Amino acid sequence: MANIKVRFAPSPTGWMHIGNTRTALFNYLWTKKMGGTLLLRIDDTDKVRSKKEYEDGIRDALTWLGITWDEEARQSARFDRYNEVVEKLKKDGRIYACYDTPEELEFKRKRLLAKGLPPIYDRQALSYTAEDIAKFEAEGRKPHYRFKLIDEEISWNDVVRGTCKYEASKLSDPIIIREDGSYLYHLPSVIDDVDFQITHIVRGEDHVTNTAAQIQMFKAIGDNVPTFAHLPLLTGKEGKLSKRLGSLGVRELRAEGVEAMAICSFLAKLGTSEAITPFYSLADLAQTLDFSKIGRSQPKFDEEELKKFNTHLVRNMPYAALKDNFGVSENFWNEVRGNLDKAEDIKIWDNICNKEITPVMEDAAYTAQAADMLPKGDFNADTFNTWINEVKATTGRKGKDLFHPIRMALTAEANGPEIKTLLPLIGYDKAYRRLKGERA
RNA sequence: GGUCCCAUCGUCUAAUGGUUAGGACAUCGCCCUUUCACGGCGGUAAUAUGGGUUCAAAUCCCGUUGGGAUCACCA
Repeated sequence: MANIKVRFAPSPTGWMHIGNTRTALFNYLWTKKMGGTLLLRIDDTDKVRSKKEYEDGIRDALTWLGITWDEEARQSARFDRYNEVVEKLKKDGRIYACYDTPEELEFKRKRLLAKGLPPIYDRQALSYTAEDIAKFEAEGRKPHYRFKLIDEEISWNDVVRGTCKYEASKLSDPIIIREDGSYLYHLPSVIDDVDFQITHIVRGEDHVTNTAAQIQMFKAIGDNVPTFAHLPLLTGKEGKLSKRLGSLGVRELRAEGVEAMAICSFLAKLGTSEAITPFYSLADLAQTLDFSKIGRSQPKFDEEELKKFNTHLVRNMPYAALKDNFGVSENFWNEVRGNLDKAEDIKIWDNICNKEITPVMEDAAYTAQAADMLPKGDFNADTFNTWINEVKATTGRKGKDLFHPIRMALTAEANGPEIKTLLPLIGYDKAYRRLKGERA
C-alpha cells in the first residue's frame, strides 16, 4: 500500500466539532502511520453558506489539535475544471438537464412517501420533448442538472464495513448543478479526488449511499476508484445523533481546558476494541491506529467522560508534553500535577508557592504559635514531619484541628497537594508570615 | 415507507460453534495518605426478544423489537 494519499474536506459552513475532528484525526493518523500525505480541501461550493471565519476556525482548530496537512486545495478555485468534466459527461449522456422546480420535486417526494414508495426522482426529464424544453425556457425556467446512474449493482470493499452493495435503481440520480449554475458537493468531490490522486477516502458513515453514486462518477470520469473507509457515526448521550452542526465545538472544549491530546486520544479509541488511554503525542497515537479494531456499531460520545478523561490525562502528563508550562519548573509540575483538574490550574499553585496570597486564618493564635516552631533555614522533604511533630507535642492537637488551620493559613485552599511537599516549595519566609496572618 | 447498517456489564468492547462470557472506563470497597487527589489491591455488573439448525449457540439462519444512516437545488 505504497504512497497513500487521503483528504480531509470540510465545508466552511460551520465550526469544527467533535464529529469533524474525528474524521480529520483518522485521516491524519493514518498518513502518519503509513507515511502518506494529507490534503486539506476546502469544500466551498456553497457560496452562500461558506464563510471565511469558519474556514479560519477550521484551520485554527486543526492546528491547535496538532493535525497538520501537506497540501491544500479549494473547490471554488476549480470551477473551470469542473465545467470541463461536465461537458464531457454531458456528451457521454451521463448528465441531463431537469426543469422541475423545487416545489414540484417536493410535491413528488411527498406523494411517493405517502404511497409508501421510496422518494426517488422519476427521471421525467429524460423524456422531455423539444417542445417541452422550449416551453420551459419560454417560461423563464432555468435547468438544474442530474447525474444519470446506470442501473446496476454497485459494490465496494469497505475498510471498516466489509463488502457493501447497492442497487443503483434504488437511488435517486443526484443533482450536481443547481438552477443558478453552482455546483453541489457530489461531482466536484469526485473530480478532486481523481485529480489529486486520492487513494483512500476516510469519512463518516453518513456518506455510504453517496459512495454508491460516487463510484459511478469515478468510473464515468476515469477508472480509478479509491478505497473507502466509512467510520460509524458518533451518537449523543441520549442516542441523538451528534453529527455536523449542533454538536460540541472544539473551541468550546479548548476554552474549558480540555487538552488537544485528550480529544485526540479519546476520539481515536472510542468505538474501538482498545482501551481509551492517554497519549501525549499524535505520533505515538498514530502507531496504534488499526482500522480492523474499529467496531461497526455507533459509539456514544459523552462530553462528561471526555472531561474526566482529560483530568486523568493531565494528572499523568509528563512535563515535556506540556504545550504551555505556565512558567513553572519540571519539579514543580511533577509535585503538583496529581491534584490538577486542568493544566492551567497549575497557575493556582504557582501563585500559592511563588507569589503572594492572603492566608485564611481559622485559628490565628494556634498558627502563630506553630509559626514560631518552624525550623529555620532551608526546607526539605523532612521539614514538615519534624515541625508537625513538635507542634503536636507542644499543643496536644491532633487530626483535623492540627492540620486544617495550617493548610488554610499556608495555602488558603481546603484541598491540595500534601503540605509535606508544599512546604519546601513555599519556603520559610512565606510560611512564617502566612501562619502569622500576613499577606505573603 | 424503500435501501443500508447496528444490537454482549452503566459506557467502549473481547470471545470468528465448546470460556467460570475476558478487558478498559465509570462505580463501590480496602490499602496508602493526619486534606483532596495520585497510586496499589479487590468487588458488583452483560449476551434485547421469539423460533429454528446443532451433541453443543453470545457466535449460524429466520422473525420480532429497538437504535442509526440515507432517500436535499446541504456537505
